[in-house]
Amino acid sequence: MSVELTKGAVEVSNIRQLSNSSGPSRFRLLMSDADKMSAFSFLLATQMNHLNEENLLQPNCVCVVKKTINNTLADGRYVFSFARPYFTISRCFSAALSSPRVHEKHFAAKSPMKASNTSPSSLAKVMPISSLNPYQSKWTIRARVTNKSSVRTWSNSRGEGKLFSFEIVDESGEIKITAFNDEVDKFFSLVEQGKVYFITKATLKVANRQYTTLKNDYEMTLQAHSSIVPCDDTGGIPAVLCDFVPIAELENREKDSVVDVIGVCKSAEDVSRITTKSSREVSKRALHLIDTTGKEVTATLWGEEAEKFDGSQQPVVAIKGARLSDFGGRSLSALFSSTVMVNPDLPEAFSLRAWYDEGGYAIDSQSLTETRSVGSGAKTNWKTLSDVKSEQLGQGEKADYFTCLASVLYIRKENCLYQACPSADCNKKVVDQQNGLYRCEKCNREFPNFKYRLLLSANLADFGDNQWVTCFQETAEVLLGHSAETLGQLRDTDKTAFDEVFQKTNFTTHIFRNRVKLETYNDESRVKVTVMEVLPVDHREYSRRLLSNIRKLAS
DNA sequence: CCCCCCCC
Repeated sequence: MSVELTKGAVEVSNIRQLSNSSGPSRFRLLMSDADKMSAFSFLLATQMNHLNEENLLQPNCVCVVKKTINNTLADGRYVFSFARPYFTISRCFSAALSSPRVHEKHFAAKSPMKASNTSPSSLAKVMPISSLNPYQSKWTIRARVTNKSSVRTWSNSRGEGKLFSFEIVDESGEIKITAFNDEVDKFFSLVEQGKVYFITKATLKVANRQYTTLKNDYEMTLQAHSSIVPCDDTGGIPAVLCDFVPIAELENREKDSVVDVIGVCKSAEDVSRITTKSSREVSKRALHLIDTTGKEVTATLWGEEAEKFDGSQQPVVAIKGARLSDFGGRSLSALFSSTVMVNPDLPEAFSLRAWYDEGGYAIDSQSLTETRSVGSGAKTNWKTLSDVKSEQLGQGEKADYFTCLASVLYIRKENCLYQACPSADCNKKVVDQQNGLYRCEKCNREFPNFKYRLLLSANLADFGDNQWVTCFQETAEVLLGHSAETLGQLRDTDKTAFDEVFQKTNFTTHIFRNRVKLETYNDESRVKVTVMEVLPVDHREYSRRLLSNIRKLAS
């Protein structure tokens, strides 16, 4: 009987200390494999005690136990994982081997070389995840943890408790595993992102398709008797694949898609507490991630992850499974199923670090997440011109405000300029006294001069409708690209040049921020639109908004 | 046995 132990773990179901003298500690352990289908005992000695060669099970069977021998589980058993050389297996009490075949099977899985040399009939196989179903309970799988959640509590009418979940993959597929209450205590620290484990005796149930994103009809729940045993990582199990999407590329991804991203955390906002719609309080922290595409995106972490995050050293942050939202154009939000990795041991992280430190930090980056709002802090009320009519904007008691992207169809240049009172805060039209003096009725004064002011009536159009609007001085100057004074001079001295200003303005496109209100004049009520601000079109932002609208329409 | 994925 040859048993080759490399790395792995066994569950210790019985322990007896054989010697308690001042010499090396020796223990007799009754161990069972993951299936508990066999049991065998070993003599253990601390590594400090160099063992006689003839007592060794075999020369290279160095098992490494991570936890100390005093690490007792709630149910009195011990779980050892072989990771560091605290203990060495020294001898096998072969009499205790009840089932050599199963015994061999267990370790064959850890040793591919050996497994391939063993006839299939003598090998009880580790099963592929894809073959699991609720009607077959005798199985062992070997899989890698891809996503591990933090511990979460719940409280509802059916009770309360805590849970954590993780996802695993093997070469055949993936499945979600959930641990509740006692199993959280038992397994939470054992299960590590990216590591490979033997798992057995968990309960399978039909997955609720509503909540699962994994390609598996079933999911697992850990039970008191379930076993998760770390094992070596010698091939066969796919690595945790992060399919990192360059930040610039997020712009083209579908809203609500789940993506892996990696970037340097250029800055992190302070953690803050928010109250959700369901009156729950939760911590959040926004990170500003940048990558070599020169684009930034805001990623929000939640809960404990938000509280513990330290962005002071501008770490590389990778998020596996973040949700892409269209807030502010494009932004990311960590999910409960996301794995947030700070300075992960990944080639992408190293190259990003180098890129950033060698100049990336200084580049003039653009964020996909536009949080600065247009206007006085209020969210921009984008409307098409037909929306303005169909939604009867401005028909209520108060004025409505809307912003539109529109082109100038026509400007009435007749009467677009008037002679106004020259005093600083009075823009009243003055009366030309025809004697070199101009009278302001409001100021009740005559002035030797006046100032030109603009009052434009313009017809704006977008793809679906048009609208007459009024631009006063400031907005008219922006629209025409000349000061009222210049235009006044031109009109009086160079009619052709004056006309040209209007020609050039026709069919130009701008963003117009408008006020719309029902105004009554001589018993006639009509909706009047006044332009508050004329802004250049940010085509990037505009395209993003169009895409977002399309997505909204599609969903 | 959860199933929340949040806020601007």
